[in-house]
Amino acid sequence: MARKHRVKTAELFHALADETRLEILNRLKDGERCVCELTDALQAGQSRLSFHLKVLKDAGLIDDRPEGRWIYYSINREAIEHLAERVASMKIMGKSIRSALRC
Amino acid sequence: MARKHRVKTAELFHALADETRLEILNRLKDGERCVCELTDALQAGQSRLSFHLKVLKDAGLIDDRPEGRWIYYSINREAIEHLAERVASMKIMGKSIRSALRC
DNA sequence: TTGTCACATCAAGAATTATTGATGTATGAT
DNA sequence: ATCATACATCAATAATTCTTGATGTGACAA
Repeated sequence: MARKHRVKTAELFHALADETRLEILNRLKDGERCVCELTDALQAGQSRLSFHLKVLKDAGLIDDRPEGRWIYYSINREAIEHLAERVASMKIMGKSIRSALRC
Repeated sequence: MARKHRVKTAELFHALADETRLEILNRLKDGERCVCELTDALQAGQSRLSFHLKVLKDAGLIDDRPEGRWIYYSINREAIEHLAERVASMKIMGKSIRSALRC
């Protein structure tokens, strides 16, 4: 269980551990975008973008919305918020030790 | 400059994108530890631990303090806090667009 | 000095991840 | 029906990352 949590956390960070994907997220901060807009903006091939979008989507960091021929991607704010909390919690000392140190 | 920032951010996330390293950080939450304590706790070979500790240290997420034959590693709380803020900022919409949408 | 402990570093191979170009699928226009 | 567009997926290769065992280094003890 702690194990599963770690696997999921590692997957999330891995999705963020890539320049292309960070740039995608940066573009999506301004609102949803379709793949073709991102290929233009990032000067990247279509299959490459598709690959990275899939990594981000599998990690739950972005959502997609099909509309006609296009698929619009957008940031999943909840996932980001949740992750920020998870990061912040990494610096908090465990309760058991905290009370032990009080002696 | 935006480029350099992305590279550094990707490095940080990459350091966190590994189960072993997440477990190391989890152990360090309770206070500083030497490598031998971590090898015991994580059931991992010494060179493997050394490798992962270096990744974390190069990313600035942990600090080390030599003492005699031992080297004690500890979490760099500032780095974690800073990262949490950076993550949280990933969901914030750009000012220019925000005002445009107001029309 | 010699030996041992705690750790870093290196080199080789294994495993994973990313890129590219080709192909597949659904949508919509003619 | 035919064609073009927007995208996903696949297969092959390239690049990166991880693991392992061996070797190197400094601290301390005998």
